[in-house]
Amino acid sequence: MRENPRVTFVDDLQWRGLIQDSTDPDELRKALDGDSITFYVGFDPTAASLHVGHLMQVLTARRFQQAGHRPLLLVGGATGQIGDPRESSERSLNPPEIVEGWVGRIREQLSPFMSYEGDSAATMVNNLDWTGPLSVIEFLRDVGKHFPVNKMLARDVVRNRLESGISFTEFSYQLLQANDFYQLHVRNGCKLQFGGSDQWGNITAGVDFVRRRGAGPVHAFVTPLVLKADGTKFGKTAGGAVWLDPAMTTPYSFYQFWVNADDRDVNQYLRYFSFKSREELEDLEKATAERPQARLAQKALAEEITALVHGPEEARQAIAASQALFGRGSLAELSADTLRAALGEAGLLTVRGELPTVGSLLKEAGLVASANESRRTISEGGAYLNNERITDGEAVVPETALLHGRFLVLRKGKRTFAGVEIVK
RNA sequence: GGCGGGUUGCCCGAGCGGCCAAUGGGAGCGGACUGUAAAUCCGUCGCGAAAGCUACAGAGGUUCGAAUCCUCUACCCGCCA
Repeated sequence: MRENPRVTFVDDLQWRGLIQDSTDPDELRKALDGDSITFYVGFDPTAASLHVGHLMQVLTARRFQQAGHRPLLLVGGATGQIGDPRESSERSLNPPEIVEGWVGRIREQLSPFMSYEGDSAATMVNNLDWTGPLSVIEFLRDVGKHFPVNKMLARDVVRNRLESGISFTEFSYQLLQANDFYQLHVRNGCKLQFGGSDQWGNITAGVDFVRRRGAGPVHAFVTPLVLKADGTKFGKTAGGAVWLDPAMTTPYSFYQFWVNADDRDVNQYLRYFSFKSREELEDLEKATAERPQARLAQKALAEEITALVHGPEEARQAIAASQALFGRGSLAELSADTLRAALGEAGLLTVRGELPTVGSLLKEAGLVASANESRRTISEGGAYLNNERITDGEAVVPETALLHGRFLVLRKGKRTFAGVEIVK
């Protein structure tokens, strides 16, 4: 499996820090380092796209498949209509048709990460298939009877919600997910479920449920919550979540998200997300410690994950765009093609007719939210046209500023770019 | 069911009827320093070129003038039962 035959799959998972909690560790090890087993990981359709936070599960599933295990990827057409209770407050229900649409998009999104060939071919499943036809009587007798309410009330999330309130709908969520595990065990021979650490309660409920119904044994583990050294939430930027859908987060922004990883976090991210070997990763860690300014680890991480999510060609373009925009070379030296590609990645605004004022361009290109902000940014010295600081927002862009006769590179602050193409 | 308190800008939170677009903190944004980092320091932070406009849960009212007073509505939170 690896260069060193004594290092097993589970050893690698542990070294990467992917196993935060698990059912009986010895049994888990026996199951995973032995023959191929079938496992499942679930995603609830709560939005039109998955985001980088989900990548932990997606890529772990991929890792499992590469180690010879058989993935069942569940997209929760049923659970997505119910809502896993959050600490904060009750979720609002999404219309079934919307959820159904999201199921389709997420299935499509997941599909390229897996292989559908050979012994460990992946299968997509939807819990609506068995939850939809379930009658209330069956549900209460066959599922509900195995759940002591006193235990359910003891769960952290539920306990926190007891004061603020929780609907019966969300309270029941756990039963559906537990039943999923049982169904997949019976139907597909599923022996393992994993998920994010916030799923530990739901997952162990499933393990118990399988046992109570006289089946099993089954195993489970959870991956840790991805943390950031600065205490902010992983996967969120000023612009919101970092989505996997290229229409919602451009590949360029996606690449930039990873390349901007904090030094203190990047090594752990590589362990979590990268498919490079332990040896390669340790070399990168060393290089980062010695020459942090080269940011080799960040670049390696960003390139690999962008290629994995958006494909090698998109990754190449994101890198080229980043180099062009952040490079030390003069913009005038860039070829028209490179420039167009780079600006296309960063966001390109097309303007027809007369040359506008620089101040208004900032707003139109989406770099600032209002004319006030545009003026403010300029007076703070934070606005640049073709890498030269803008001092007068009222000035009309001079003809001579056009690169290759048509392009302008706008920048706000150090790293927010937008392109403008002037069409006369 | 009875009594009392609360609802302020992205978040927390101050706010004598005029000097309040509203103190302060956080987040955000920009600058300096750097490595497209962290930490730190400085600045900025409703919309509008401006006149001005829109804002302090919602709707009415009192007043020359209200976030600040009154009435009703909605939601939240305590105490009694």
